Amino acid sequence: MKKEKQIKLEASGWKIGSVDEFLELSREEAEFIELKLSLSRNLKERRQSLRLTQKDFARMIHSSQSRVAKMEAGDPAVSIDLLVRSLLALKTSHKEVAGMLPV
Amino acid sequence: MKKEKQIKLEASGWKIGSVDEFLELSREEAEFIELKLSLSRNLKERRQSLRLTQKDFARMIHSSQSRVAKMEAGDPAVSIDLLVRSLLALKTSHKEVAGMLPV
DNA sequence: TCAATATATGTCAAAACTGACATATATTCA
DNA sequence: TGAATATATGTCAGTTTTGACATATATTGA
Repeated sequence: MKKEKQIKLEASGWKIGSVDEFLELSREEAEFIELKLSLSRNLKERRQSLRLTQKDFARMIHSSQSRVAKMEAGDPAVSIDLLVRSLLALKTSHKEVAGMLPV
Repeated sequence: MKKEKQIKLEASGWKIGSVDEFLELSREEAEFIELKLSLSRNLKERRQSLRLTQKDFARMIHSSQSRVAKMEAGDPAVSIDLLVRSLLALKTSHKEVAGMLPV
C-alpha cells in the first residue's frame, strides 16, 4: 500500500502495520468466533427441539454424526457455510438466522 | 434411518428420499446462494463507500485483489467465512451483518 | 486519445474443510 | 444395575477454498 493511501486510511480511523492492527485482528477474530458459536448453539437447540438425534440429523444433511457433534461443539474446523446449510435444512428462515447473530 | 424414525419425521413435515426431498434441497441451495450474494453485494458497497480499491482492501484482509473481485462477483468458490471475515474487517457490526441477510 | 489505474478471469499449489470411520464417554430407561 | 442409545473425540484421505500470480478487460482523467 502506498504511503499516501495508508495516511488516508489512518485519517479515517484505520491503523495498519502496528499494535493497533494486532488489536484490530483480535477484535475481528473474537467477533468471528462469537458469531460461529452463536450459530452453533442455535443449531443444537433447533435439532433438540425437533427431537432429532445427531445421527438422524446427519442423514438429513448428508453428513455424519461426528460432524454434527463437532458443529454443535463449536469446533473451529467447522465452516460457517456448513452451519448455515444445516440451519437452512431445518427450515430456518433468513430472518431467523439473522436473529441468531450476537447482539 | 429407521423406518419408524422416517415416519415420525414425515409426520412433522419432513420428506426423505423422494421428489419432495429434491425440492427441499433446491430450496436450501437457493436460499444459501441468496444469502451469499447478499453478503457479497453489501461487501462491495461497503468497500466502495470507503473509497478503497480492491487492491488496498485485499491488503487490509491479507488477501489478494483477485480474491476480492471473486468475493464481489459472487463466485461460488468463495466461502461465507471469508465474506464475514471481510465484513468484520470493515468494522461491520453483528447487527449490521444480520441486516444484510435477505428478507 | 491514451496511459495510468482499477477490476475481472483463469490457474495452481498449499491450506482448510469434509464425510467417514473407530472408539471413548455419557445418557436413558427397563 | 447394565444394555441400548446418544454424544464426544481423534484421525485421515478426498474435496474445496485459499492467496498468489499472470493476464485480460474496463474505467478514469489529463
